[in-house]
Amino acid sequence: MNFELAIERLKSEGFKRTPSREAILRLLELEDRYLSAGDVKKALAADHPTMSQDTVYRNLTSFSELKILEETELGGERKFRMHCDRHGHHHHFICMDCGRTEELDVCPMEQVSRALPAFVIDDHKFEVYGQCPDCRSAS
Amino acid sequence: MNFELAIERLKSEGFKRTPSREAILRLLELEDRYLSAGDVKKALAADHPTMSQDTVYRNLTSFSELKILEETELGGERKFRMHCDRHGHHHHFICMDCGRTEELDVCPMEQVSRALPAFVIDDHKFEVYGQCPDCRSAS
DNA sequence: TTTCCAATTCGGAATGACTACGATTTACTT
DNA sequence: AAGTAAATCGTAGTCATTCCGAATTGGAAA
Ligand SMILES: [Mn+2]
Ligand SMILES: [Mn+2]
Ligand SMILES: [Zn+2]
Ligand SMILES: [Zn+2]
Repeated sequence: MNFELAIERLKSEGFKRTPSREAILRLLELEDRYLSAGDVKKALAADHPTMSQDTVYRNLTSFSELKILEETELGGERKFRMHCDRHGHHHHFICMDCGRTEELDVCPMEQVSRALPAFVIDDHKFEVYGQCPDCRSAS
Repeated sequence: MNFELAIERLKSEGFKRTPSREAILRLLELEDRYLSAGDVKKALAADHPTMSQDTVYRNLTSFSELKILEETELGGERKFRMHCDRHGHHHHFICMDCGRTEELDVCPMEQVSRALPAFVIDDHKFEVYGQCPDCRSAS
């Protein structure tokens, strides 16, 4: 998802356009990987030194609820990235060195649903962790 | 894994047999589901009112490193359960109401490895969340 | 353009999970 | 029974996240 589309979704949902929100969304569009709230705050410190952590957390949470961002939990921290719009449902390989992701189209949920007919299935998480080719050759 | 086997593994790794460790392992054997450190501390408060949280966390971490326990991160909390010994590698359905788990033999990692030949794959997480049949009929 | 107000932000305090640490106790060896 | 390293205790510290009241502001309405 790009910045303009995210701003449109905000407006259509009745959210105001603010400098904080613009800065957070531009950063996430640029970085294209999972960032923590702390990462975001640090990256914006130069241009927005007074942006409070409350603002960062509140907006990241709102964006996640609006499906503007994807969210995961990694190493005891919430992490956010721009929601990928290239395909439909998919999962990620995540590089533990640089945070870059690679999209995975494989998802085993059809088999799981068949194996658990009496269960209500609400959600699932499938993530693969390791080292991307760039970080591999650099190390 | 049962209590006796866990105690054996502790002894063979040079860990001492203490009342704290016995109590934690007995509880986890009995509960047979994911518990947080706080859950463990509360459940043992009656019989072991002075057990410190340091003791709970340190032992849960040790047990996890020794593969006596399985560990996951759920809702911002580390959770632990007795390591299942019925099969080899597998994943879990987790009931978000009662915490009970159902083992899943499906794992898509062979496909992922084939799809990402240039990546180093160190780990992966696959979990399915929902409501088990008991909680479904109770709600 | 000016007014207005709910939404947003700010700054800082509170929370909760987790870790660190020195002092004390204890399990196991000899 | 003595000795010692391991384990525990109690408490304080850390860090991510949430909460809250006061001040600001985006955008609609006048
Ligand atoms: Mn993606
Ligand atoms: Mn299992
Ligand atoms: Zn999936
Ligand atoms: Zn697997």
